[in-house]
Amino acid sequence: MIRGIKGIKDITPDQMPKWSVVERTAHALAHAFGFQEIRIPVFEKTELFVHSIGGNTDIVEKEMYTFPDKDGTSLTLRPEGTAGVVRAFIERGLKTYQPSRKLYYIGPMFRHERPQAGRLRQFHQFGVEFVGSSEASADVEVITLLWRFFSALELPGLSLELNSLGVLTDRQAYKKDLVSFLKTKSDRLCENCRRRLEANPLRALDCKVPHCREAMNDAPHLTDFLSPTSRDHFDRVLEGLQALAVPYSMNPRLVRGLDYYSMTTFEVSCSALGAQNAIGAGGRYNGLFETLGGVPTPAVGFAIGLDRVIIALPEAILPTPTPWVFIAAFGEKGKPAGLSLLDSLRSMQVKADTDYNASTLKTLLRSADRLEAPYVVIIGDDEVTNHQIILRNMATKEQEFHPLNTASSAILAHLHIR
RNA sequence: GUGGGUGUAGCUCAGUUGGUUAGAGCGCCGGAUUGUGGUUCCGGAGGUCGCGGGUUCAAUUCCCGUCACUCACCCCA
Repeated sequence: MIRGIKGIKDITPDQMPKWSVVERTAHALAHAFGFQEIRIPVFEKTELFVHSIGGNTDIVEKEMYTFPDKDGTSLTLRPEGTAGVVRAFIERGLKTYQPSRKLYYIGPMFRHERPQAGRLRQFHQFGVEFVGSSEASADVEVITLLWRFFSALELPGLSLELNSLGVLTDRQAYKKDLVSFLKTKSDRLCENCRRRLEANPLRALDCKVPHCREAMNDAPHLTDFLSPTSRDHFDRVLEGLQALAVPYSMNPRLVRGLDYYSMTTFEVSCSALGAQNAIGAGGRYNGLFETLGGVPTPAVGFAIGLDRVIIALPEAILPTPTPWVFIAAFGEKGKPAGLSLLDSLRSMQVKADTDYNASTLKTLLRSADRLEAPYVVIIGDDEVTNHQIILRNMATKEQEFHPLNTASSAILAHLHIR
């Protein structure tokens, strides 16, 4: 047997109702907020991700699916969506159409990680990018959309955390202070954090090792190092969220794992999930366009892990299935009559189906039962001779007769009454 | 990449303190007369006990390795 690839799952038909609800909600809300859909390729030149995400991040260092093209150029399956959107934006000159542009995407991303509950090698994200505005209102809008999406899906146990990373000079000042603080605690830090001290001291802030967290308790806060303009921007974001009643809490330790973030960052976690409980996150990335060779353009966005949303999605949110009819046609005359009724119902956009492997009334009804058909049309030779069909309600066992020539419209009316 | 748990029928799992034909529930197939499903009753099919090696008179059971699944670390959405 040839198996699928580790960490890559099929979304089977029984799971599709959940995915449909989630994707419909994403499209509807994004449109309501004025975002337009963009579809970008699932693979790009490797350098795009190296330059945007950052060469010393875990994603780039050990998680990318990278392979050579026939001519030797290094290609990579996208590990996230922002890089591709920004690349398309710059390359296609999307900026020339409007002063600001709001885009969203839905699709698979790829990261070679060890699979775990809520973590797959092919996973799906819904993300938005608000490009061309440095106003705090843009941050507020993006965060609000993020929150409204989860609210619409009635996910339990959510919390939204915010932080500001400031601009580069803010972070540099902070880093100095943090490093000297960490050095005083270095004997109490885990090995990992001691290594981070050199490479990426900010990451030590959200270390999960308990004694490390404790040592970090009185660490300096990045928000205390914000320049007046950074501080002012962040305050406006908070005010804006309060005005729209989006509940949040401050987390001075919230750090993003991608290099392109600056200023506002945020993360939504869901207690209904396991260890991988970050369900949506994002932030501002004012420097990324320049990094990728575009004109400096402010932007803010988020990405939501849809596979995690599906795990946390309550059953109650699923719509009740639309009523339909099973056609139980048998006998020399009944079968062709049933097939033509099947076709006319379908051409009226009424869901109708049958079982070609069943040929007696008994087996047909059993199939109907297994398919959970709410209604069955019984049509055998006797019915054809009498120019009628039997419409059976499977739950109540009630049966009524309808003329054969007007059967499809009678059935249509019947289904709609429900 | 590191660690833990698990691998027995299509599914969920029991079991063999090492010993003849390895079990249950659910599902599946057939039957309980003629054109009425789900319930009930009766019968039936289906397993190289993940794979390879070792110990042993004997291994599905013990040991080693390996692979797969899974959870956690790490990281992230």
